[in-house]
Amino acid sequence: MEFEKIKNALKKKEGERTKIRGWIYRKRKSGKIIFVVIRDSTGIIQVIIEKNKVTEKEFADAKKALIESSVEVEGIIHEDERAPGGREIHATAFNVVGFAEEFPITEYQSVEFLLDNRHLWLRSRKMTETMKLKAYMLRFIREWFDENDFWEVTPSVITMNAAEGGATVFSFDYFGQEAYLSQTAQMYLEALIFSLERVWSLTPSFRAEKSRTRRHLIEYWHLEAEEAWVRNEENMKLQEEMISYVCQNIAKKCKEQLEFVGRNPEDLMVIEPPFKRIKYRDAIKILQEKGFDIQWGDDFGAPHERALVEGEDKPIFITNFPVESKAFYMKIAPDGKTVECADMLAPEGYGEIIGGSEREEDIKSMIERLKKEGANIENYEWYFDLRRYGSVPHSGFGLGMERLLCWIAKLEHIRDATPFPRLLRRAYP
RNA sequence: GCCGGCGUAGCUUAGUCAGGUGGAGCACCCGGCUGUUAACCGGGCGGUCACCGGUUCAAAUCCGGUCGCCGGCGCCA
Repeated sequence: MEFEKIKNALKKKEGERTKIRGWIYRKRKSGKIIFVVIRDSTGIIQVIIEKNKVTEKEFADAKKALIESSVEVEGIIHEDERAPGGREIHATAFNVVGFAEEFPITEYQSVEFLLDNRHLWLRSRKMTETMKLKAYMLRFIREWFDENDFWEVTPSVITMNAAEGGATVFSFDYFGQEAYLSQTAQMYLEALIFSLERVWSLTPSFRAEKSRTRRHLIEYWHLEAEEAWVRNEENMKLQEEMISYVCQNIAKKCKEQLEFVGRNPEDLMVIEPPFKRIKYRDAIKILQEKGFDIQWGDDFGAPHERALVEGEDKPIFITNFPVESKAFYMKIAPDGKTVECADMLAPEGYGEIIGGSEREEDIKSMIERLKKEGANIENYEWYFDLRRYGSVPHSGFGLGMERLLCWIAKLEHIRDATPFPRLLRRAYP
């Protein structure tokens, strides 16, 4: 008989045979009967091992096998209200594949301990379902890009351009030259639109910021897209369509996972275009009316973002930030004071999930702004070339996968959106 | 970078204010139990009280320093 997944075993009828394998999730014993709950990637099921139904060795092994021992079980399905899930297996054979040592994680755990034992905590059901949601998100994003004529490309994460900030990049020795870990693939994607027109990529991005919040990772998975012949407004349209596509598919196809992490699928079903657009200067007014001490030119902090999405059940765009507060590559608007950009803020105070903009085509303007930042212009020559050889209007955006997952899976901390979080004081395991 | 909190058994913690032989629950081991659901009952194992120094007859406890971690803010995506 072939092994089957626990999810399938749970669908079988009274009296049918089954054969499963997995890890011991819970165990209780009582003299001549042992209750073992087995876990695999698809779910959990209770197994009953009675002394007179299996061999003496099998019973003795079942008795001494600790939590997380790996096992193979063959038996008969019985419907029983007392079993979690309503069905259980009465074992006719029980084989321990690998005896587990005493598992360090027990019922009481602290955040610190779980982070130290991340490699083991990943076995928890909450982490398992969260990782599945992330995989589904990626699947639906890929589907959406495929259906919208985008090419997936693979830029480098090693770069000589210190890109944005400057102080917040990780540098390392590249055979005698100083090189950096990428903070964004954007400029490389811009180079690729001149042949492929619409491109997207998924790469790790690194930020050496000493941020210590529930929204920041040192290393995160950065989804970026770049589109030729697209201006800021159409760029926003693409973003809201993609986000809506992902949310609705997750809501329809991942009910089990959503329920497990405490997110009502209805919250995601209502996500559909268009998303509200608010100009930066109007956002400032709204915040002032709400009593914040903020004026033109100030950046939004977490409390401001929360206030702006208050009462919204869909994400919103904040557009046209002041030139000074945004990067050199964003196109300056006709008013000369703002740039053609849009930040997408998730509802419920989850903060910025997408930052996008139309790209500047005027080389002089970019040089001016780069100089103000104190950047080394020579490193950008190749980037300026893109404007010299048949430039076109183009736009793009970047999305933090973990931030999107935080919102979708209603996570309290971004570290749980990735299996091995890199945090300010933690890169182990 | 700033503010706050924490560090006692493998884990979660009481004890610190007010100095005087460090207790408990879980896990694990042994025994009992044929329907458990965080099983239960009896017994057992388990401690450099983060580290260094000081005060004191006596320090987990008081004082000084160091290290580690957590939460928030700022910065940022």
